[in-house]
Amino acid sequence: MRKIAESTVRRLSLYLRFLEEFEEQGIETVSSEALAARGGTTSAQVRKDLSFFGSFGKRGLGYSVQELVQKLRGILGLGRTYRVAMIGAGKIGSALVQYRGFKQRGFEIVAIFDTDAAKVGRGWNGLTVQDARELESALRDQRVDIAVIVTPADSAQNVADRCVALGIKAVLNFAPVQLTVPDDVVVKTVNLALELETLSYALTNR
Amino acid sequence: MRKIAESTVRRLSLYLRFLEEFEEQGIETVSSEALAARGGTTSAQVRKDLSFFGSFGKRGLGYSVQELVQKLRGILGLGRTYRVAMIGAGKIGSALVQYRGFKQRGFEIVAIFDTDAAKVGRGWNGLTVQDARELESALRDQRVDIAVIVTPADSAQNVADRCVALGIKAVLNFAPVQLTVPDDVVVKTVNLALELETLSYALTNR
DNA sequence: GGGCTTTTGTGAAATCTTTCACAAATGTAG
DNA sequence: CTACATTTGTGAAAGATTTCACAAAAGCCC
Ligand SMILES: NC(=O)c1ccc[n+]([C@@H]2O[C@H](COP(=O)([O-])OP(=O)(O)OC[C@H]3O[C@@H](n4cnc5c(N)ncnc54)[C@H](O)[C@@H]3O)[C@@H](O)[C@H]2O)c1
Ligand SMILES: NC(=O)c1ccc[n+]([C@@H]2O[C@H](COP(=O)([O-])OP(=O)(O)OC[C@H]3O[C@@H](n4cnc5c(N)ncnc54)[C@H](O)[C@@H]3O)[C@@H](O)[C@H]2O)c1
Repeated sequence: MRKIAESTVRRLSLYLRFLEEFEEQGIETVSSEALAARGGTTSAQVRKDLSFFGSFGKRGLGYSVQELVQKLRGILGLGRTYRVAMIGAGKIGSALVQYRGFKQRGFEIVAIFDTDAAKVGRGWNGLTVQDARELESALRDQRVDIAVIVTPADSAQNVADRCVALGIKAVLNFAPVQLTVPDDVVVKTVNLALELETLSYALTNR
Repeated sequence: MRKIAESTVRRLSLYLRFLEEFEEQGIETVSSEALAARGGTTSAQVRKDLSFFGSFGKRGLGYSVQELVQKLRGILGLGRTYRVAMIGAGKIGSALVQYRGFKQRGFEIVAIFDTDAAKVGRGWNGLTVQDARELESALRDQRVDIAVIVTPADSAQNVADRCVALGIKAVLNFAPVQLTVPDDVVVKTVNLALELETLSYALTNR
């Protein structure tokens, strides 16, 4: 498949969310113009984004909301459930484990790990926090698609290495470090400091 | 000032973090090559990014770590403390309020608001959760530079509108909605679903 | 001081992304 | 069935960002 820009993928994900809203409201067709208005972009952008994957609309009419939802789910790989391991049972890990939006969108947390003896064995939202030393043995038995790293910054790379060794190909990282992984593993880092500093820059240079 | 790309600002923020590491390690000068290697980019990119703001290096030698840290702090507007209001005292709000990295980098939480009577009045990390109805009166008395919105999605726009009315010019939003604000207000949205779906796309299309 | 090495700063080129603009469909109304 | 109004899909143009490549600066050594 032709290389698709990350910005395009992010917009597709946004479009999907808007289309789901439209679907709930009983709207059956939508034009690129309407979709663009909802998402703060342009109709040409919407059409171009979609055109990388096929032609899903009807000229003169627009797109069938239901059909486009299906197509986008397919393109984004959302026709299935992803099994997620949470590594680190701290403050952020706790918020994420309790977050319903996760499962709602097909990402199911199936295991939680921590090194802290005080946390291991505790029940968390129906799951038991496991000792991080058991990461390898536990994940040999059950498939995990995505690892979420919410450990302190100084253990994040080590945790990532172990996940890679276990064959995990996708990592969502909250530790404020730049992780090094092989080319076939994809990492997304959510770096709060970076977001805040972008705001700081914007506030300063106006 | 000439328009600077957001990608450039984000990289400057990353460079700053790496430079601070170098500083701690007692490294005094660094070349664009070394900085690039640390951050997964290229030396030309580093030099170009910096060149938008001036010339900070010495040919043949590289950059003084200490001096570049100062310059970047200045460029990013980090020579001061920002006063932050947390709106929503739920799971994510709780994690953020307890997060030390926030204050460490100059972002000080000075107020927390919630609508839930069970939470109002409780002490949170040295602050008292205030009734969200008091947002206007409370923030008229004390300056707030940045609002962090961690309320459910369906109240996020309303909260944003109230913040805008109070003159707040920067918002960090965790609710999975696209906020509408005037041009002179800057919003950064951290959308977990989007990040996960980017991973899903990457896992699917390989 | 002159030659050598290193590394910056920056125009120009290459690449990537967005916007434009219009022919081709498609439905609708008369 | 024809004319008309819409709206898609897409090359081409415009704009933005990254990479290239090299002259100029600066330290070092003899
Ligand atoms: N709390 C926030 O709001 C916030 C915001 C942005 C980023 N972060 C980052 O997210 C990460 C976690 O933050 P937190 O506030 O939840 O910290 P925390 O200290 O509350 O939690 C970290 C947890 O990881 C566990 N841990 C340590 N090493 C481990 C290992 N090798 N394997 C498994 N578990 C391990 C600790 O026992 C602890 O329970 C940090 O890197 C932090 O910088 C946090
Ligand atoms: N928990 C997570 O891991 C997570 C991850 C990503 C995004 N989010 C998003 O962050 C937001 C908060 O999530 P959460 O898990 O903390 O939810 P939560 O329900 O734990 O907390 C939300 C809090 O906001 C309060 N609130 C409601 N309306 C308010 C108003 N108008 N003003 C002030 N406070 C108000 C509620 O009383 C509650 O205490 C949601 O939009 C959620 O989708 C959460």
